[in-house]
Amino acid sequence: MPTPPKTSRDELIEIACSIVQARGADALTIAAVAAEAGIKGPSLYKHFADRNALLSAAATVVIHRFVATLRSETNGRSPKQRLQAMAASYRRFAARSPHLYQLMYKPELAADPGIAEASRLGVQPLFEELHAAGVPAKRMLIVGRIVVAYLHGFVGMEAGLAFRLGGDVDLAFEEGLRTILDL
Amino acid sequence: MPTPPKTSRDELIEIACSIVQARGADALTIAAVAAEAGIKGPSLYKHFADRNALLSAAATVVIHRFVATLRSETNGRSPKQRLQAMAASYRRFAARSPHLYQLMYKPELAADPGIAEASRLGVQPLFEELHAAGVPAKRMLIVGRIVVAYLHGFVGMEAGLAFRLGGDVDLAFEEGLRTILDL
DNA sequence: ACCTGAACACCGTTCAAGT
DNA sequence: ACCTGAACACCGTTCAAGT
Repeated sequence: MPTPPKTSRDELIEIACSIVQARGADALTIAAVAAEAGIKGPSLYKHFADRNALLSAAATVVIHRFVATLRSETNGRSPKQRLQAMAASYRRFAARSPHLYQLMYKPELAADPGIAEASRLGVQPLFEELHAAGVPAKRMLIVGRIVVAYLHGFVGMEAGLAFRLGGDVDLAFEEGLRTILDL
Repeated sequence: MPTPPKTSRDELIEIACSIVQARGADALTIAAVAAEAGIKGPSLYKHFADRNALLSAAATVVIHRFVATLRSETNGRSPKQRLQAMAASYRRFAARSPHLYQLMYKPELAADPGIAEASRLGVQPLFEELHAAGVPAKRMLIVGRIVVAYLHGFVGMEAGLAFRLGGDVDLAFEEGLRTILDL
């Protein structure tokens, strides 16, 4: 005798995202997610294989939204201005939603095919802007990696409470970016 | 009636380091550490306030060893060669001991005073080499931040299984570093 | 087809009791 | 002074049973 579903896979993912955003991945417990969906813990396993599968699904959604935000905020007259706007958007997202940012880069989730696919897709906007800025195809991978490393490292240091020796952190960000984009 | 101690604070820290190195911070359970020290879980609380205190103590030790490794491997004829050697040493440490590297930058440990102090001390070698390479004092903080962000970001991307689109990752690392050091 | 209660092994942590 | 056993609340996960 079928019983009507009290929740859905999508709703559970949405709940997972909101918990991670508000309180971090460690706060995402099966019981907490289930409670917010109006079900009991064990029922969640009808929708996801385990906690990690739910976390991966949430991370995949977050990556797509992050990339959409990046795209929508990449504005500017010149290619370089657009790249700077994209970098600022990247840093802003990490500053506003540090837990969501960390979720996307969780090492134990990197093997998930959905995340790998989303990541591959997510680099495209950067490649397009670098192309518009005159970076030749054969140098794209190298330059892209350098830019991504710099952005990821900078926001990572900020999230980890490094950079607390005073001084103008914004200025350092801008100057480092400018140097790298002069490649 | 005093009983002779079966272990010591230092031994527990050492055990914690070896567990994290081999299996990551998640594998560091109170029971696992205690078992390896020949005591029971609850006894560990005579030496550390809680799991986080043990983790912080281990991270502090790791930072000091990391910086010592960096210093010992910073060799080269010219200042720029020495900086490149230091960067290579940084990347090598993270590649060989990814779990220890991640431990040093765990966000929830950043507030620990021992870690903050060790980090402040740990940046000194970089500052010295940048000074030798001609970076003026007023630009030291900016340049240092850019270099650290780049190094941290690059090894972070490598640890997170990013950079799997093929191509020469070593070359990208070298080229990015060269660009930044031309500041 | 989906949900639940009960159960299991495993966490971190506390505390009274042992020596 | 340090260690232990027992206990607690809380994890993720499994499974037989309910509808």
